[in-house]
Amino acid sequence: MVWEVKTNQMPNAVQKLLLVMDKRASGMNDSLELLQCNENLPSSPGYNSCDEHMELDDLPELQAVQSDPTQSGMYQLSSDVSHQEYPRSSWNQNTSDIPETTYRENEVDWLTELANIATSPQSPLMQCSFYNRSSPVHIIATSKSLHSYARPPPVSSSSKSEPAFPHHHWKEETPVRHERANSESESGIFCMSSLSDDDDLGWCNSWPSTVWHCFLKGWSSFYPSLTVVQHGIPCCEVHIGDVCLPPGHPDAINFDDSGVFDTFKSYDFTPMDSSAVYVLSSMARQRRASLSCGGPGGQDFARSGFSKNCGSPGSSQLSSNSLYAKAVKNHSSGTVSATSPNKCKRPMNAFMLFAKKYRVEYTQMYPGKDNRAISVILGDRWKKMKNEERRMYTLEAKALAEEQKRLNPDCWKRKRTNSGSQQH
DNA sequence: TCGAATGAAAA
DNA sequence: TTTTCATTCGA
Repeated sequence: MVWEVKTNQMPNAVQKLLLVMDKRASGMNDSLELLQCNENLPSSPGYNSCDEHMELDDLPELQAVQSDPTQSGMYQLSSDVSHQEYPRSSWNQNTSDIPETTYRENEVDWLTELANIATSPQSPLMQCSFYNRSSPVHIIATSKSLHSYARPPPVSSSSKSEPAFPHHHWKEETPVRHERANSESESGIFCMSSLSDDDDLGWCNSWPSTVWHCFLKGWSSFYPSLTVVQHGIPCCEVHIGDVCLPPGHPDAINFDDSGVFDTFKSYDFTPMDSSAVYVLSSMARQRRASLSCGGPGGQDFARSGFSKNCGSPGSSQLSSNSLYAKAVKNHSSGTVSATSPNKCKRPMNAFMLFAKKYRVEYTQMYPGKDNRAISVILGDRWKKMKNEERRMYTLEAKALAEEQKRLNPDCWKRKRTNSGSQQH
């Protein structure tokens, strides 16, 4: 079903709300629906004239929808529901020929509400650019969870019967600090902005067609590379069981932007991440840093380049980051990293990208296996992979390498230790 | 700190 | 051709 929304501001622009039944989760009793908004709005992230000023007070002609006053500010991820828990047993599996009259009234209300959200001033669709945002972005996550961007939908042939798209269940829950981190295996990406107190709904962005998803209290991006590229909004990973807290919540962990952007120094990108994401996110950071007029993030950015080894020591989350600790350790031990303040790490090659992505999965698949044994398995798997399967890793590795060479031409230079010179 | 995988790049 | 090092984490 496609539901169109026309705004007063852009009568020729049509926003299409598309209900999609996710059939990739084969074997599951309940189909998983994805609500997508294929917007053709000039203000949409993919629209060329995004920088143009636009009035935000012209909302579409839609009926008002009462928001639930009982909603709390916290939502926890569960594994079984996408976006919002709504009755959907009557939803047809076939999206192409669902008559609108078959939807229940509350579902229609939900769509209406979505449309209102989609065209509200808080909507990313209605905002020109990240830099024009009136409110800063706050990220609630540890630096370790800020990775694995732009994860593509898992292929249906995956050995695991996980759904093709992350499926989040937002519900009221006992507040729990967002502390889950460093897992490669689950779910999606979450961005939280400092929404106003009366904001009840947020946005999700999907790859590749700038699809936005709505949910409660916050921003979410299924494939946030686009979010990073087009809006400069970094995202952190959300896992099942995580609880998202509003920015003002006492248990919320808010980090400054310097810490957020430090995470981009990591090459912890999945192979499907476009190299453009890395490049453009770096550009976004650079631009943001220049606009920050010497704020902590900008200073840190200018000082550190793009190397994650050169992260800001003042960054709270990085203080506990093992990578940063390694850098400090290397620095104090007088190794190669200490020879150059801007010393970078090598970008991962294709196999490293592959191994990083699947190591956790294989570790779980083979409990008790030594990590070296996992490496053997990964190597064996790598060798058996077809070129087409390796291609995305290769391309990603190449893109990372090129970008690293551009930013740090000396990145690969290492002294050899033939004559006993110490390094590494 | 080592090791196990692979691969790019330097020496 | 050889060596280094990028990731990961248990030993």
